[in-house]
Amino acid sequence: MRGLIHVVDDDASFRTAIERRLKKAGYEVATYPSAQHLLDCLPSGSELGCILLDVRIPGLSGPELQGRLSEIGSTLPIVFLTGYADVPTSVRAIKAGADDFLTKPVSSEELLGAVERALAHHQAARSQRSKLDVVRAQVATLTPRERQVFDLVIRGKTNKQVANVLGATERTIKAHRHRVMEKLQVQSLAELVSLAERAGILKDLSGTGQTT
Amino acid sequence: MRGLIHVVDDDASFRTAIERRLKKAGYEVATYPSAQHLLDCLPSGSELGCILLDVRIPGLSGPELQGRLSEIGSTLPIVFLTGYADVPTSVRAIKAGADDFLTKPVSSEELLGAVERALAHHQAARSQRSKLDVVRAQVATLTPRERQVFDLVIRGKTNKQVANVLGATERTIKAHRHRVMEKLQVQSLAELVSLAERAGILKDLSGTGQTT
DNA sequence: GTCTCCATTGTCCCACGGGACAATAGGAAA
DNA sequence: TTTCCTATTGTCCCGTGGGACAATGGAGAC
Repeated sequence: MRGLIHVVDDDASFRTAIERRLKKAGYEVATYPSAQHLLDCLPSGSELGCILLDVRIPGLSGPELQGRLSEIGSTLPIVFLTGYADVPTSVRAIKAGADDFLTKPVSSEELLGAVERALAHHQAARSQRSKLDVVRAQVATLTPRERQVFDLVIRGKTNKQVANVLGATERTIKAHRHRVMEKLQVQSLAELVSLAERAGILKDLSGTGQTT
Repeated sequence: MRGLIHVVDDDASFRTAIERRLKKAGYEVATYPSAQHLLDCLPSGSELGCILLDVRIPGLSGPELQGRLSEIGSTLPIVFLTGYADVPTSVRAIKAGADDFLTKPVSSEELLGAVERALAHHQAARSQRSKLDVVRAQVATLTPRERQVFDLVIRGKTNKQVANVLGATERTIKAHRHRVMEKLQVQSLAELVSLAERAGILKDLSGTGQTT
């Protein structure tokens, strides 16, 4: 799998060595002498890749960078690679979502295996997210009124019930509902509900029963 | 949070010491000198609890027990507690789903904090699972034919379409559909689809469009 | 001041979902 | 053998969803 590997390490000779090994394996590589350099240069974020991160680096530490990236919504998987490893640090890193935690010196087998797994994870997460984004974008095109109708319809309300709740005529709801189906490109109520369920709308339904 | 803590350690004096500390904190405790003893005695599995597990123990090792438990579908969270800790082992354990990885000697604060978190996780997972189980059980009461109808209906097929696919009259499908709604205790198609989506049915829909 | 978008409502008509009431037939269990 | 469950199909009728065709009024954009 091709991909851009971001290497963060303060040891210039180590960076060069790792870069050489990765490039030899067919990866693109970007190196950074500190966490701040990566934060400053971090380009797209949407491109397939992963971060190879040392723990002890001047300025922001590895785990601190991990937290920062998580805050700003980065989805680049992180593989720690450090010589100063202790159990609590590694456990915290993994629990915080790091993809792997390797120790120097690292065999090429270990390194490339971890990178490959991280890229695979990133790939899977990206495709998952892009599907969601498409749906969310469509939902975002709904007008406020349409969105209200949408919310009630996917909970099993009939046009009549929606009309009562929103204080409008059944005919009006029918019109909104029609536009909703159109904008979200679905042909049936079942599809509409599926879509809503997958987009994370419809978190919890308790009293959905219709009082027919 | 109350709960039953399963302590697995080959060191009898350590077991007793941990047991005392846990009981003092209000937990029920069961101790086992080996992984096999826990596997033999493991009672319900549905009761709220967690496992405190040493890594190096005679017979099955801690990680091996973790794998075994995972295979047999145990959902008890595992907190490792060991004196012989190394980074790779701890990383593997956490990635394999362990809740935490502590090192001896352990402070009461660390120990109780980890146990409490593990119990909270177990609690959350249990309630999540029990909801799913209810739904799955209901779906399991469907007859094969009803299940076929169910599968098609939640994908947005009309009675007519279902009838064509299954080679039956529209009226027949209507009857099956009625019983499906009855058995799954839903009043609307929307609820039926929601239920299916949450039960993990409806994994992937590609061509759901109706060819009306 | 038009133009566009949003919200609103109407009528006519048809297809689809669903309840009521009823019945036949085969297979499995008691 | 009798009984229960499952699968099957029918008719009648109504409520609801949805397409076609049409129109009004307000708000913000150009």
